Amino acid sequence: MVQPGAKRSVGRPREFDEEAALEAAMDAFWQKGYEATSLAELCSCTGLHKGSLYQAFGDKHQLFMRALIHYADTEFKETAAVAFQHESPLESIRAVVRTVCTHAEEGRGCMMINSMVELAPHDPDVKKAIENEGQRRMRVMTELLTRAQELGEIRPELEPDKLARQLLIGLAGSAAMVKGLITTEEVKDILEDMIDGWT
Amino acid sequence: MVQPGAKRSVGRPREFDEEAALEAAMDAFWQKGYEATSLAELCSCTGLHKGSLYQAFGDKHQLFMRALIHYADTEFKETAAVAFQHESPLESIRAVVRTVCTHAEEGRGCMMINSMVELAPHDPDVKKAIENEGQRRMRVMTELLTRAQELGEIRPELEPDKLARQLLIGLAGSAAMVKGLITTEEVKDILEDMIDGWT
DNA sequence: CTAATTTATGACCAATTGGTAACAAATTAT
DNA sequence: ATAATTTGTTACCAATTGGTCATAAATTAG
Repeated sequence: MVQPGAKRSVGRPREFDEEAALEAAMDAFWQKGYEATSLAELCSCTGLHKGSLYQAFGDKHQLFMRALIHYADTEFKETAAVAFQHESPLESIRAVVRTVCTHAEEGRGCMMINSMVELAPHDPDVKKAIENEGQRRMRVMTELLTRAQELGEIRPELEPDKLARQLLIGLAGSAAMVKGLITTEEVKDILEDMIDGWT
Repeated sequence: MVQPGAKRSVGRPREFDEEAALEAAMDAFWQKGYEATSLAELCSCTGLHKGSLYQAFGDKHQLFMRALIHYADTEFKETAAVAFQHESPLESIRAVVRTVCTHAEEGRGCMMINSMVELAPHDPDVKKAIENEGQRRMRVMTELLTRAQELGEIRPELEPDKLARQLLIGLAGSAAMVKGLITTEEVKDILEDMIDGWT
């Protein structure tokens, strides 16, 4: 899996790894947000000059969108990796929650939530990207919860899609809280308590 | 209650209402966040000139802190007003939740949560203000939940302080979600469901 | 009336912002 | 070798940023 479409075209070859640069930019945006991350910082963390950045990714906003989507995809893959590897669907849900909380480290939170809070009301592109991701997560959660209920791991009178909404709101709240109020470990415990209440 | 400390001192008198200006600034910060709100915007929404702003409130950061604390106090008073006016503590909790959700209108969210996400990791003043507010809310919620449990409105095996944490995280998540993913009415329903699960 | 004091106004400032253009360097195609 | 093309680098740009200062206006104290 080395350079699938390694189209070596005419012209001077790139001296940097596009994905590495994208990830560096993503880290910067993740930590400081869109407005507070200047082009100068983007240059210093990627190691690129302005010109190269613009040529490779377009303007600041386009770069941000690529970073945001890269973040969403990366996290979704990480999540999906643990979402179906347990016998018990409820245990898978717990694993997903732990994974998401771990990914949302103290002080950084979740880049999707950060971006939603900072930009969604004023930035249609960000809003749409987040809506897409929200639906994707909602589907996974609802599916897991439904299967858990079918196996009797969750009380039958509860409704999976309502629980899924509660869970997503809980995860969003956790992502916000770890930016200042409580630790990653604490939010894990709190969400665990919440899930325990459903059994 | 008209001008308690109406100290009319020497010098040219103020031509603007300090609290009105503070509230205008608060609205701007609430809607767009700290970084994205420029001094120029602050001037146009308060109707003041830079010089007056600086003389009255200090620099941008000091003005923001006053706006943030004003927001916290205002919302806390609104919340406290509905927190003890019901016979049933559980109904009071529902009323508090509805009030908080209503205050966090679509697109604006909650200024405390917005500020926590944008600034808490990098701004000690903001972090401390939010910690104080978090503790204050935690106390009220725990007290209400404890009384609700004593009256049998909440299952006895649940722990009020854990429920309070879940509720605060739920409120934080709601404040984030209304910025892009779901409506105020929806988050009210979801939190209502969550509370219903405790009875 | 004059002095002292406070406020309102607008000019001014250095630094930073996101973004562009010109040019040199490195590669492929012919 | 030369032309075409793409990338790296630097210099440059207008606009905006947060913040200050000098001055005029309005008030009270004496």
